Amino acid sequence: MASKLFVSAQEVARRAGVSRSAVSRTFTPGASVSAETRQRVLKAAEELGYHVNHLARGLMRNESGIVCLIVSDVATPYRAAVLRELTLQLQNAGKVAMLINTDRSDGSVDRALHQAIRYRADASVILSGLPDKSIVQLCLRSGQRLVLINRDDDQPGPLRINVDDADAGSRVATAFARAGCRRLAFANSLAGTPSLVRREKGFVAAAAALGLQVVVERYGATGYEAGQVLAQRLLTRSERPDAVFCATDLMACGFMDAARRQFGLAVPSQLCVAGFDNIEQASWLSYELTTFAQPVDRIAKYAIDWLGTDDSGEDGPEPITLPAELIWRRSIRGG
Amino acid sequence: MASKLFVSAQEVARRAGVSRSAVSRTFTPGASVSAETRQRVLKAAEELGYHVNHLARGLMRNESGIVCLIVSDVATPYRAAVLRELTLQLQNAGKVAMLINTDRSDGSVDRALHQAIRYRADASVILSGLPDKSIVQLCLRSGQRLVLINRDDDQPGPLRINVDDADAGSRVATAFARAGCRRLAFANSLAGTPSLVRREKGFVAAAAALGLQVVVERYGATGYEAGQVLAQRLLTRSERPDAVFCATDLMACGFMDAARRQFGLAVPSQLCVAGFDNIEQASWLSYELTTFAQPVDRIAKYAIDWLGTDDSGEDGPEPITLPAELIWRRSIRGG
DNA sequence: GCGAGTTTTGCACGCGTTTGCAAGAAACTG
DNA sequence: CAGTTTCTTGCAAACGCGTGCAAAACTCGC
Repeated sequence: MASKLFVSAQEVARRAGVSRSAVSRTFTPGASVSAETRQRVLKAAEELGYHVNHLARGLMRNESGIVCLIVSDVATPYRAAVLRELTLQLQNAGKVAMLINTDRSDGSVDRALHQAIRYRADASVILSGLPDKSIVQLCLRSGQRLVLINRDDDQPGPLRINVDDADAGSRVATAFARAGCRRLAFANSLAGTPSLVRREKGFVAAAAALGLQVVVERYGATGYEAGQVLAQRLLTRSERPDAVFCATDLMACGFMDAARRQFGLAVPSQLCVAGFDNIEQASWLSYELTTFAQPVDRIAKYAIDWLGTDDSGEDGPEPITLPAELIWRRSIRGG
Repeated sequence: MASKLFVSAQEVARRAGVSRSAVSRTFTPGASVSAETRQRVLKAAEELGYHVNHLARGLMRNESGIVCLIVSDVATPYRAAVLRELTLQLQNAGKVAMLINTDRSDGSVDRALHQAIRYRADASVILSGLPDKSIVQLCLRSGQRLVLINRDDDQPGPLRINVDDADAGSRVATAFARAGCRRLAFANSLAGTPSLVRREKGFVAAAAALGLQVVVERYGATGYEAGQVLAQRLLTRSERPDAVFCATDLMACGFMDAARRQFGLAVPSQLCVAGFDNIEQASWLSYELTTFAQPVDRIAKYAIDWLGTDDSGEDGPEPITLPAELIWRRSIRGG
């Protein structure tokens, strides 16, 4: 490969006229080394361009400093936002993020976790899909921490962080009721992700409790196009809904665009719309979408704080449920 | 830390009743090992949940399989898209992506590259910012490949991949001319990134060659808000422009929204708009933005193919310039 | 059954670290 | 100044793996 190689601690030691251990100790916080040797080592390291080999260090310490982020559809606004938050906070915690992309195929998450094991990641954060139980066991047995975000698995061991989707769904229903809407609709995807299911259930249950009729339609993925198609389906019904809760902001944008362009409906006077995720586009003038913000910063903080703790050996940590924050904009009347 | 540890090749060897080397050879493609031992090793490995330690392997082979992606503003649609493409193709090539977030602060990219060196990354791909010359030298000396995407640095060594922004700018100008526009404008950010500068220059030069007047305004970052502000500034001029080329799609979206809402202008009949990047939102019904698609797939392919080659030792590879593809939608008249 | 040729296997070393241990130096105590 | 404590430092053993080398096992032709 490369003709020249990375410079090792050995060479630094030679140049500084000390032993290899002295070099190591210089770069190990809390190790005992005199001020003078430290200076000489640092000088030699600087001149040679030496940097501690974290591969070797990880080998020794059984702690690589690597955290795997396992996620599909990175390019999606919501996913990209949580990715950003996680990598940022990981860096501040002195860790480094390894990004693994998954797809919808079977075993995709499992393969990602195998990769995490190969690189001896200290932990893996799973944002998409659900790993096989056996792999989870293998990770835990190997001493690798696992964080499931909005995955809603029930086996103990991993840290599970969820957003209170049901509550959010219920709050939307009451908001629609206050706006005087009578015929509610829920526009969902066919993905069947637990969080999407909870949103739907919470919404439907609250609507029923309020004595409002509610219809559910499901189609495709969680993107813009699905929102358009669902608008076609819902807005052509004999009893046209006057309020729709879309499972994601992307779907809401597609829904609104179709509602305006193809059905000539005005939002919110003729149709109230709500979304979920508070992606950047929700605040754009063309949408001004009322939606829920997931507390991505707190989610990331909980996850990363837990990685620093030593509470292993138990049945795993308690699951955490965080509330979504309602972001009120102009796509619902009143407010 | 963890009570139990990762399982090593030693344990697999014991269980399979072979030597540790046999285990190693089983997992090394092209090594000589009999079919029978191979099977026994694979069986034992499966039962124990063994996975080769890539940290140790990287130590031996001087090849970690890690590629660092150095980028700021991951949550931005364009950045997220190229990130997605890079991680996907890296995985297909058997590499793994390490994601490092930078900010605007001084030395942010340099710190990221230091991190890449610590983890003995085989290569680093820089998507934002510009590293210091000395760090670049250190990377190259250490045998680490460097890819600069749209960074436009002039020192040899790294692979430089650029999009032909000037050409794109010039094509927009002629498109505006064909649409009968007379008073052109360029809405740029203050970032001053080389690619943004080239877009502006190409556009202005072509407009001048066509005998059209053109005005340039610059403000803020490359996001939606900057587009809004620039609309305020440009559309309140005594001689209002009838066509505007925005440096990015995000700015174009902000510009269009402001033009419609606050100035009541219709696109494209009263105002033609073009953008750059072809983010997903550009295709949304609210925008239908004519824009340029960067060939992210080809960019990623060039970068990753080069990582597989052995052409070190020279003055570095030839810089690559790729054309941007014009995506024609309805924000410009005619077509 | 024997020798030549081929494949497989085990041993031992090296990769760049960290770290326990013991020896040496320095500082402090009485 | 001897005795004791505190720091500092080098040695050597790990960590989990790849691989050159030589011994061992196997294959084949006769």
